[in-house]
Amino acid sequence: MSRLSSDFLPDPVPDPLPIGAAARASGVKVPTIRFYEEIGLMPALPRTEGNRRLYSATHLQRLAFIRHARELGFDIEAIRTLLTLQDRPEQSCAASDEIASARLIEVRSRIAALRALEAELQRMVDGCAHGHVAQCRVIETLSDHGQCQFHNGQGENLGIGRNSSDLPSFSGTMTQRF
Amino acid sequence: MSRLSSDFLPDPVPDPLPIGAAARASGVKVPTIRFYEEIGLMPALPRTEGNRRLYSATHLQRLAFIRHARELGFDIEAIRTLLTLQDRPEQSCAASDEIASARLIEVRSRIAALRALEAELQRMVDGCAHGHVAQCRVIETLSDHGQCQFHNGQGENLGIGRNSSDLPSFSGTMTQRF
DNA sequence: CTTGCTCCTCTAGCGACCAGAGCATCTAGG
DNA sequence: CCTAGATGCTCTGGTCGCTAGAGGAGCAAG
Repeated sequence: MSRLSSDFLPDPVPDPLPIGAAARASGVKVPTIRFYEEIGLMPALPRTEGNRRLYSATHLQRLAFIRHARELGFDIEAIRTLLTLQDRPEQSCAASDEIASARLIEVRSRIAALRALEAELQRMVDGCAHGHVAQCRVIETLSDHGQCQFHNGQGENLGIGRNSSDLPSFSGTMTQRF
Repeated sequence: MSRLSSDFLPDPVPDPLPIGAAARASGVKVPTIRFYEEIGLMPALPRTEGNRRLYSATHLQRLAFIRHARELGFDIEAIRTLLTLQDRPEQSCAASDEIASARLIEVRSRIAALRALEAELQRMVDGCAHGHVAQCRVIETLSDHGQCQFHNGQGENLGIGRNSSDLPSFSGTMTQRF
């Protein structure tokens, strides 16, 4: 017998899927699924005799959960917490509420920062006379080491970290930034 | 003579700085300055006899330019282009205009995406009854594999790449995300 | 001469994956 | 039964823009 569910007993689980089908079903790419297993977001999976992973409906739900959470910009650690909370439905949801609220605050300050960015970029582009570089507002603005909207001090702390990517991929073919 | 500018001749350059002082003056951190040299954003610098880098006013301007461009979210390749444009003031500024406009478009679609995010997070948090996890709107929303605002298909292409960090660091002590 | 600071190079790591090599396994058709 | 092609496996290394730390050398003041 080469399948997990016996051939004579009625299937207890409605057909576990191999990783490729699980990827198509969940919208999470194959290497990413394996990555989630590696870092422990997904459990160690049951395998076929040929060592291939099998994904049950429960696993697919978990993948969809992770995917949705990633789309909302939660980082892996937050998702780890949210998943353990999900597994214990009798607990208080204060923790998950806090995680979501924190993310909301993050997103809002990020929007505010981006709006300031937008304004300065707009000014740069509007001011460009489409002549040559010597009078270009874009280059001039960048060269100007006077103040601008955001880095009014010497860049002390805008509350902006280096690795903050707001919205993750799931975009498949896009590799270039944004 | 241990300094580049002679002691009897009048200084042709108003005192080049060592890297630490250059970092303080430009707001770019020491390892980051070295990194910029390594990747060719900064030129190979003149050194003292003791092999220490020396930064002239021109170098400091270049660092400030890079810093400001990074604050506006331009990536290294864009900055490389902008710098070569700056070095040739007689050229057309069409290229720099295009780079800035592209960035502006990026920022705007990013803001739009974040606003959708904000809305869904808000709904999640508002819906949380602060009871236990079983009825928690946060967990429920994440678990729900039906549609939400953004991933209405199966996450084909939101125009959102994986490595898109909008606003870089210069924040010094912050290492955690955002 | 020593202390303590700055500087040097080099290597490794972050987050959240993606790409590809080299091999094994499965499945459909002949 | 055999084979071709799709799919799976593990492992290594790359992405971006830095940051951290080791281990050593230079340098200015006391």
